[in-house]
Formats: sequence, C-alpha cells, structure tokens
Amino acid sequence: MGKGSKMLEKCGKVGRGRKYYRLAGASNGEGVEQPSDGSIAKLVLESEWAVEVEEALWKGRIEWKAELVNKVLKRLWNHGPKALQFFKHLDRHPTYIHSPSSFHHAIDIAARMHDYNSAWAFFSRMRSLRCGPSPKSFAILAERYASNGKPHRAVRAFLSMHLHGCPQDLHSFNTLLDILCKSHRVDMAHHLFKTLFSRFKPDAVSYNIIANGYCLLKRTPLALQVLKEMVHRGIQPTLVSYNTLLKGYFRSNQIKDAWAFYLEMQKRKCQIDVVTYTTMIHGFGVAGDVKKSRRVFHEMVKEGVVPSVATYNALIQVLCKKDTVENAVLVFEDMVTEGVCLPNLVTYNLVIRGLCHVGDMERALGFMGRMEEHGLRPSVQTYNVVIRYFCDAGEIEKGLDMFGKMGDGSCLPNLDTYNVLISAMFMRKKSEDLVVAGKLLIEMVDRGFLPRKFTFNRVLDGLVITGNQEFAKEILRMQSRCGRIVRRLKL
DNA sequence: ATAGGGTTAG
Repeated sequence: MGKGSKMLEKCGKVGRGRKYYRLAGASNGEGVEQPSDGSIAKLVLESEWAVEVEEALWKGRIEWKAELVNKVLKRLWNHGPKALQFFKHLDRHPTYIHSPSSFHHAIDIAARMHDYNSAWAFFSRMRSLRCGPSPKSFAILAERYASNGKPHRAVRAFLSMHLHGCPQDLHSFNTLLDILCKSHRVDMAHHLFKTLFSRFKPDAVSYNIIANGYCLLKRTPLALQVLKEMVHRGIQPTLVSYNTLLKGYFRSNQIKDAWAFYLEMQKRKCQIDVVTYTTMIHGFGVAGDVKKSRRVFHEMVKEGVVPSVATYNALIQVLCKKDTVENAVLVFEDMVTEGVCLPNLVTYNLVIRGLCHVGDMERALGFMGRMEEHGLRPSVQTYNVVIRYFCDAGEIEKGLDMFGKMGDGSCLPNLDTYNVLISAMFMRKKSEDLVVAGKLLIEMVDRGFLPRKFTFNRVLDGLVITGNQEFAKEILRMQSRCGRIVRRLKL
C-alpha cells in the first residue's frame, strides 16, 4: 500500500491553479514497478479536471491490465461518476483495450446510477470491439433494471439478447427468472415461466428458482406446490429444493413445519449437507431457540459434516442476537485457534455489530484493528455499523471522525453511510449540524447516489427552520436536477 | 452471474 502511494506525486500547482499529477514508476533494478490500484483510484478522485486524469493515466507508463483496471473500478464503486470517468478515459487509450469484465463493471455502475444511455453505449462499444456482449452482460443490466423497479425492461432487455448476437437458452432464461425472483417479482417470473415453458423446457434449476421466490415472499404453500408440479412433470427434486423449502419454513416462522420437514429429510435418507445444517442453526437461533442451534451444531460434527465459515457465522450471529456477545466471541476465538475455517469479513462484521450493540465500542474497534491479522480490511459495512452505533449513543463527533477515516482513502462511503450520518445531524438540534447535513446531501448526489424524497425534505425543513434560506434554495435546485419531485416550500 | 446456508434497516 505504502509503496504505491509514494509513487503518486502531486506536482504542486501550475498555471491557473491547476494541479498536475504524475504517476511515477519507481525503478527497483528489475524493471519498473507499477502504481497500485489504490494510488490510481486516489488520483482519479483528487483530480478535478478530466485532462489531468487523462495525462496521468496515459503518460504515466502504466502497464494496464484488466485486473488492475477492475481493482480501480471496485475502489471507485461508490463514486460512480469518477469510476465512469476513469473507465471512459482509459477507453480512449492509444493501445490499451478494455476487457469484457471491465465493461461489465462499467455497465453495472452506469445502470446503478440509472444512466442507461451509458450502459447501452458500453454494449455497442463491446460489440464494435468484438468482445461481447455476452449473456452475462445482459444479466448485469437486467438485474439493475429489476432492482431499480423496472422489471419489464429487464425482461425486454433479456429477450432482445439474440438481436445482439447472444444465444437465448435455458441457462440465460433461468438467470432472468432468478433476477426477477430476487427482486421480489415472483409473479412475473412465474408467469414468464409458464408462458415460455415449451420454448425453454424448464429444468430442476428453473423450478428451484421459482420455489425459492415464493419462499422469499413467505408463501411456502405456493413453493411446495411448485415443487409438487415439478415431480408431476417427472423432474426429481434435488437437495437444493429441500434446503430451499426448509429455509422458507423458517423465514415464514413455521418452526414446527421446519422441524418436521428436517426429520422427513433424514428419514428419506437425503444426504443432508452443510447447507441444511447451517439453515437449521440459523433458523432455530433467530426463532430464539439457541439450545437447539447448538444441538444441531454438535449433531453435525458428530455426523462428520465439516462446518463452513457460513455455519460459524450463523452460530455467531445467533449468539449475538439471542444469547450473549461473550459467547459469540468465544466461538470466534475457537475458530481462530482450531483453524477449521478462518473468520472472514462477515464474521468480523457480525462480532463487531454484536459488541457495538451492547455498547462496547472499545472492543468493537479492537476487532476492527484485528482484521488485518486475517488479511482483511474493514468494509463499508464495517464502517457503517460503527458509525451508526456511535451516532445512536449520541457520540456524533466520533461518528464523524470515523466517516473522516473513510474519506482519506481506502473505503468510500455508500448510500447507507450517508443516510445514517444525515439522520444523526438532526439529533443535537444544532444549526451547524444541519449545514453539515446539507453538505453531505450535496456530496452524495455528486457521487451518484439518489437520496430519497424524505431525506431531501428533512434537510430542507431543517435548513429553513434554522434560517439557512440560501443554502436551502441551493439544495432545492439540486433536487430538481435529480428528478425528485420538488415539494412546495415557502422561501 | 443458472438454483440452496452466513453481514443490512427498527
């Protein structure tokens, strides 16, 4: 990390206050060392002018590789406009050509910001470079359409694949069904499933996807019906089908049914696997029956099924929520000493949340520091948890400090971060806090996030009440640029 | 990135 940032030199101000940047390559005797993805991301974030980025990126003797580009895009994930700026400039590079995976990141980022024009332009660009688009490209776009509340456009995009030289097969059909189900449009998915039945000949995967969709909606009778129909059509349910329904019972709080189903699975000699056990541990725990969770955990070990990280994470979450965080920490330490599987980012986030929840911020921060022992860095979710609990405890300054630590480098704030902080700015009833809230609102829009109407209105009200009329007007103008309905406001 | 288990909003 350190090496990379040293190679990035900011060469002072030249001319009309314009900063020039140079990405220096440090010679180490064996050749030229490359700047890190972190230093490149930082350069893109700091430069204000497009030309600066272009010069630095092209003339910096950087040996571009798809892997490096993808890493940079991931670092800029929560600053969509900058990410696309970087991608588009590099697309004009004299020799470097973007890889399909980088195009996919760019499509994802553009579509997330509702910038479908750019997204589709990337499709055309891929086509003219003869490197796509592939079914995966369509899956990415369709998922964004669906999660942005435009499921019909997702379907249309997917069904137009063949016009772009992509095969339309059962594979891609299943992907579309899954996308619709995961965005809770199970009705639409099931309808499509029936309509295009003879064209695609659904398989076990298709049925499992629809069944899972109904489970997500807590409609287990319908899920069961789908699986029965599958049997009727001569397709055998798989272990995935059973695990899906088991999870569905827990989700809709049918604990007795879940238990009965589990016993039935054992009786029928299904090869119960680690997923089944993890589902049971999580399900019982969330329902408040920690004893049963532990019992299932031991039963699993007795049966010779090796717990995965997800199994440990399920247990740790359950202990945090329904038992004590101390016991959760004991399991964490067991993991580390026994080494069957090592804690991952999720594990850390669970323990940190657990500690925050009981008000032990000190220890939570301690775990945050320990993450690098396992080669991990705090994620944006880690920061969000800590910031949220600092703010909830009234320690707004500490929350803002933590936010500041994100700002100076490795982890850009996301929509949740801004929402948490903006809410916190109303707690102290201080005029200055509301100005900060306004600034955060502007910053988040700059970075490609679309605040909810509620957020706009709250900040506007706050600014008006504290007499910041001019600032309120500025935010109002920004709101209309965002396409959010402007509320009548007397100014 | 064709399906099932583990962070997230009370």
